[in-house]
Amino acid sequence: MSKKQTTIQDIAKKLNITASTVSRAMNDHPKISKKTKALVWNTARELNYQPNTIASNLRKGKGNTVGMIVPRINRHFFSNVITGVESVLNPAGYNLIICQSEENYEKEVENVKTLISNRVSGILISLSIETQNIKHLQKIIKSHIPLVMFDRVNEKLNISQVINDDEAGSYEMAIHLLGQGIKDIMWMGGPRSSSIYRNRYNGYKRALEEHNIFAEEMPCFEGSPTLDSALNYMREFLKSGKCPKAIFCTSDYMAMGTIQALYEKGLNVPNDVAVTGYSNEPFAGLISPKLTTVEQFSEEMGRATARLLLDQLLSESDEPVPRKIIIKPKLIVRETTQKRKKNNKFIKNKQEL
Amino acid sequence: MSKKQTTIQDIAKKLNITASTVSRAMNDHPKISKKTKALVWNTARELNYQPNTIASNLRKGKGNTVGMIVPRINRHFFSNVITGVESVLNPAGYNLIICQSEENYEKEVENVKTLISNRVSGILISLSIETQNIKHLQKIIKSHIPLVMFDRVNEKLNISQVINDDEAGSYEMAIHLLGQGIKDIMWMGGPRSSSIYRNRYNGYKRALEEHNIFAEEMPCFEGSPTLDSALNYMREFLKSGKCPKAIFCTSDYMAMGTIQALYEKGLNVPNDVAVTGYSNEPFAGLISPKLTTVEQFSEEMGRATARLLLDQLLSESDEPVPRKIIIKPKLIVRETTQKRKKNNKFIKNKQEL
DNA sequence: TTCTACAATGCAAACGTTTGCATTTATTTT
DNA sequence: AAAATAAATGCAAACGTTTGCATTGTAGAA
Repeated sequence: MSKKQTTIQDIAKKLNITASTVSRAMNDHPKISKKTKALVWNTARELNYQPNTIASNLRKGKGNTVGMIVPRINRHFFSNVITGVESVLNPAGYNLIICQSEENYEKEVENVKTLISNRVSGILISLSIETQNIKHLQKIIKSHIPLVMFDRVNEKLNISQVINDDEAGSYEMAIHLLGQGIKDIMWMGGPRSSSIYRNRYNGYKRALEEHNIFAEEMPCFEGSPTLDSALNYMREFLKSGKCPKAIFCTSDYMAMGTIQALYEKGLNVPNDVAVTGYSNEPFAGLISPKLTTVEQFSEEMGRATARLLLDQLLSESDEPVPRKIIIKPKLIVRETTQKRKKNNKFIKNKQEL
Repeated sequence: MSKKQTTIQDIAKKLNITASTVSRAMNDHPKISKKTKALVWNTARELNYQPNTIASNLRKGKGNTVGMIVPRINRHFFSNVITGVESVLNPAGYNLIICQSEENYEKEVENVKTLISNRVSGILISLSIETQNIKHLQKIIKSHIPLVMFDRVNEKLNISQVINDDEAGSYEMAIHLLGQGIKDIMWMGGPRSSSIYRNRYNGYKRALEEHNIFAEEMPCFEGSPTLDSALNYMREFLKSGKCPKAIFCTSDYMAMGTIQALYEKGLNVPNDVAVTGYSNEPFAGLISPKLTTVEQFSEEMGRATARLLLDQLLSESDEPVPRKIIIKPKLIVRETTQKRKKNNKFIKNKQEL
């Protein structure tokens, strides 16, 4: 009934043996007799013993938890990456401490500090939009904690990373639009200070240039990749009276805001304007018209990231070779980029993919 | 350059003082002189010292992490609860270890074991659908680890909990349908072995009974609360040729499946059949017709849960009074339950709520 | 000057494990 | 039966902190 948990000492005392023996018995050490092991295991159960991982880790000088820093956990993309990470890390005996930077640089630095203090065995990070300075990441490396970046990475840092081929995904999307005969494609993206939006812009630009169109001459909005941000901007923009034939949004939420603004102006999607998303949010295939977008295989990205970390955790070498995994995204053509023949109806088939 | 992290011992050695002094200096202990503190802090920075929280926790006999077990992290509802929890726990100095049971009882038991072994200061749990046996929860209590249940709780266990008033939310929804003059309302719900679905069913039943309708006589499906599960069932069901005037789904995903099946049969929503969801997923206001559903205030639930735990962590009493917080959900009437006059158009206004 | 008081620091044990080495006990070999 | 080997267990230190108590140093009071 005491407040304390039972320890191996308690078991030892009860059996008139030492803690060492109990410890070894619990770990199924070959030098301990079957009889003693059985005795130990039984009293362990009896006393409701739970090993103290903390103490064990301290003694062994290594832990079983890895830290993960993401901008926001309640984003479909990130929560899926997390699922992927856990699916690899848990079977390998690791726990995950998840931190949110909330797209805030200071908070990200704070998170790093916490994780180092908690002596996590490794850290997985996707940078906040704000992050430019990477002193905190270098601190991780200096502390000899294996570090893997994913999705939003810093290109100056030569460490393992898993990214989407955003350039390619975006290029394909632009080619798809150009293939529809559309020449003026507005850019509506997240801030290009972040690697992913920069790369998406580059893919878009490359596709246009191959058709002798200059991205710089297209209308362009760069801002927070949210529904409201897009909605507000487009409302203003459309007041000018002119409107491009397609709008390339770098997030499904921006696409939703854009479509809404277009609708308010009485414009039809896709017949008047084609609109694209990016990320394939769960709703993308459920709305009407269904949203053309890019699938990023977020769970697979999580698994790859975790595997890269695991490699480093297992190989005891202090200077692992940085590896870079690039995941190919997949263009998902739905309805918002294809002119309709007959009247568009609500949910025709089973959701694609 | 060595693999080891710097410790207070290193700092002590460098300054020719003891570890005790360094420890106290780092913790800003009043008995340490300003001069020494400054010295310690400087060399700490110099040597890139990061306190070892693990060792500290071991010595102090208490930690700064709390564990959280949820069925799935990549569900909008749960990831929002998590966000709420973190918004309360982080400022209070706690980290969160998140575990997923994946709706699997064995995995949940495993999770509990891990968290106890990691000597978390407290545990927050939402039970898996499968969970009936609660020995593992009793083990937590026996280990004197504060425990708070949320959303999917076990009613036999007299501990703190935060739940939605599912009965009321469901009741309101049913009343709303009945108010449309609809008398036959099919039930399409998750398994009633889980508290939330049981309560939702009870609310539905009560509303019907007030109108002298017996829930038992209504068509009814009980299964996995997913799109596919609903879709498959409804496809079969509709082959019978008859169809109720409304279908009460206990999840937005079930609603999506249901709507799809109805559409395949050429039935119109809401003109032929009204359909409801539950949870207000992000897509609920984005699809067309927009889905009538129930907002659960998941983030608020997370905050409340965390606060309840914090109460227990701070009050040192070993036998805290269990508290129960009930969060009132809110009915959000959109388009799937209101017959249209003119032709339904895509996204009329800014998204509600 | 001696005593008292307080400020600053040191000493050593403790938290619960793990582990190399030493020791005891049992078993086999000669 | 003695010696050599093998098997099982014990001893004690270590992991990096924290903390009650002891010790030292310094300044003010008597």
